[in-house]
Amino acid sequence: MARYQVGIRTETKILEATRELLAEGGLDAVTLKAICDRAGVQAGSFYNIFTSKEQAIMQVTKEAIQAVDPDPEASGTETLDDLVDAYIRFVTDQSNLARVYLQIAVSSSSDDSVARRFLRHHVRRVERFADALERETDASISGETTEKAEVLLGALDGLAFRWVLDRSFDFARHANFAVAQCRR
Amino acid sequence: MARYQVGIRTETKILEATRELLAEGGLDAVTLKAICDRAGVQAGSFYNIFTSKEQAIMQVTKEAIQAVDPDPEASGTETLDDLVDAYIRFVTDQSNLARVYLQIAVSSSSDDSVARRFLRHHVRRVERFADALERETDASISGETTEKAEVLLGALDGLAFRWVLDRSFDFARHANFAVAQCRR
DNA sequence: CGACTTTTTGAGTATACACTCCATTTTGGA
DNA sequence: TCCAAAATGGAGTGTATACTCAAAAAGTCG
Repeated sequence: MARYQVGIRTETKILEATRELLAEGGLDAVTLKAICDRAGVQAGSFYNIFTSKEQAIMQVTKEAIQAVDPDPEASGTETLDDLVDAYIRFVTDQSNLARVYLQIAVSSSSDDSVARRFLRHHVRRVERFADALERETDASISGETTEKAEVLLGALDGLAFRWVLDRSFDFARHANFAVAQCRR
Repeated sequence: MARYQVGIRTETKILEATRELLAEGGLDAVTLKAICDRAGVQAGSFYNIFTSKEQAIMQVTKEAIQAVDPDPEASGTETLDDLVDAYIRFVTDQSNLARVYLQIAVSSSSDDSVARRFLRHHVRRVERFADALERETDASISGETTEKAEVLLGALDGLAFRWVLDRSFDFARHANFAVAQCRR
């Protein structure tokens, strides 16, 4: 049978609560009790919808990953600046989600499937960056372009990492500097 | 009064066990039981020496941080390649400790003192890299050099991050590529 | 040896956690 | 209006965790 409206609303409330908790306190803050309290729901209701806590977290995490690469439609036409700006905006505007993004990626030792998801996402990202680079320089596809893209993305991630430690760090300026250096 | 030898040996065994567990399975693998089992010691002995589990972990973590920047004596004379090679060796040879290094840095939201320690460490590292860069180019100290060093270190951290996700990633090659690009 | 101190033991405590169960209530289509 | 399916409440389960404590053992030194 089709799901009832009230169940769908509950699912939404739970996902919202999970998203907020992740953003506020990272993975450790996301306990079942915390989720249920914030969503105004009991454990039984949670497990009527999700099979595990992990499932809810994964669902929210997927959003975070997708948020890093917005507008997948534009893939193939966007400039390098578009891509970098999108990442800068993700880090500065959705700062806590950005921390979750890094946190989950690093602590993925416990769950290989998460690591694999991140890796796939990263590879796609490198491709988009490499494409944009080639379009810019009118050069032919070469191994060096991919390498350049890999290093640029590494720098962006590393600088985001730096920014998590110290929010007064000027992420945007350094990110743009990295791009300029990449172009040389 | 002076400590008995046996107590000092126990402390060493506990720290060794903690170090091994951190390296093998990351933060999650370091439970009190795991530490005590491996060290061949009971919980009471642990708490006779350390006031908390965190204290033992912190002590080991300090070592990991220091291992990233070897030979602090040479500070002021080493080349950029020396510094980068040291980091490459740290990541590839002490791979699991490298993961802990990243893991702790990102999850330091729960403990500000850890974040501050990492930040201080990072700032010192940037200075050493910037110094080496200046010595290389015979240029005067400028803001751009610091910025370059910050981006290069970001790239190295980001590539290490990448390597944690996929150990078949050629970290050394990309790290050297990043340095080459930095020199241009 | 004998007095004193340090260390060790290991059962025990308190707590937090993810998850289950099922009687009860609510929903929405026929 | 009826009723089967869906959703809910909330007490309960099992397990893992960090940490404690008092008594016993072992080390140190005159």
